[in-house]
Amino acid sequence: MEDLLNLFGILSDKTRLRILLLLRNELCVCEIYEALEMSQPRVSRQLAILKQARLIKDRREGKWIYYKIEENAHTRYLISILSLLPDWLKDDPEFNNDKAMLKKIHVFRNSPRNCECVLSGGENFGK
Amino acid sequence: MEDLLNLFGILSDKTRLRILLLLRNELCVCEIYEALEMSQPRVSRQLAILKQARLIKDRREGKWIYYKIEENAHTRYLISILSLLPDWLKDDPEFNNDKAMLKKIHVFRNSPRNCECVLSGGENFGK
DNA sequence: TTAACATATACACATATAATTATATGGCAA
DNA sequence: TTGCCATATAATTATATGTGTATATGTTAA
Repeated sequence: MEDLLNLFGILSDKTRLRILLLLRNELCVCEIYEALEMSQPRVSRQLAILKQARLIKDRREGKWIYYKIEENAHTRYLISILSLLPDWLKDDPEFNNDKAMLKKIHVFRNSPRNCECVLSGGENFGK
Repeated sequence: MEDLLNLFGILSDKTRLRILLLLRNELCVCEIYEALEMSQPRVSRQLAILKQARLIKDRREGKWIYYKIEENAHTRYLISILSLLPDWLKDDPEFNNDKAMLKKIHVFRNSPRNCECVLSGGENFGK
């Protein structure tokens, strides 16, 4: 039961929930905080919490660190619940905006591996 | 998304989760706090929170107040998630003990409507 | 109306947790 | 090695939340 309570605690924070909803695809940190329009430390801090809870795993590739949801017995409950949410949130403005932002970031960059922070530049990137 | 975050927050507290797992059947307050072996104010306080969140409703019958999970559009998510839990928790000692305690309470009493606190008496009631 | 019972609420305390700001770490390229 | 970039962490502050103890509310029966 403790695992389950911890999971619900994890999911009860908006920052973490929005991160997890994005992390069904592997993303680097800057993609996450730009899509969510949050500060880097804020996102990093919650990623650390998710990692310590063994819900996500990271992989370094040069300067970038990529995160994604871990798939194992321990994350079975997370994945089950998370799979329900896109339907429940299909009309939620924030959820849809996050997805749209991520898409724009990927379209703007030639490659998903080009991780320079496109939003800080600003001119060519409409919100 | 706010509703969902609130729901996860509700579910992240052990007292509330255990209450909700019992409340799929209508129960009065003393049945709940006896089954969970918790103080009456502790259970009442969490029931008040669940009620304010519009997840449960109460019904007075004489001196007793009965609670159960409300079934409406607003509790759709709660009910979906809650329906997964008996399977996930089927080997959880606390969950199984809560169910067993409730059963003993009902067996001990002639009628579920006889709500005198059977545990405070003690002699005839084995844990 | 008084006593007994079931439940709710207030207060005080302790604890947990999130955000911002500032700084540290670690990798890469010149 | 130096400087830059991506990310992580620490310190501080503010806020939220759960519990126990004590007390209040409301119902019934004598």
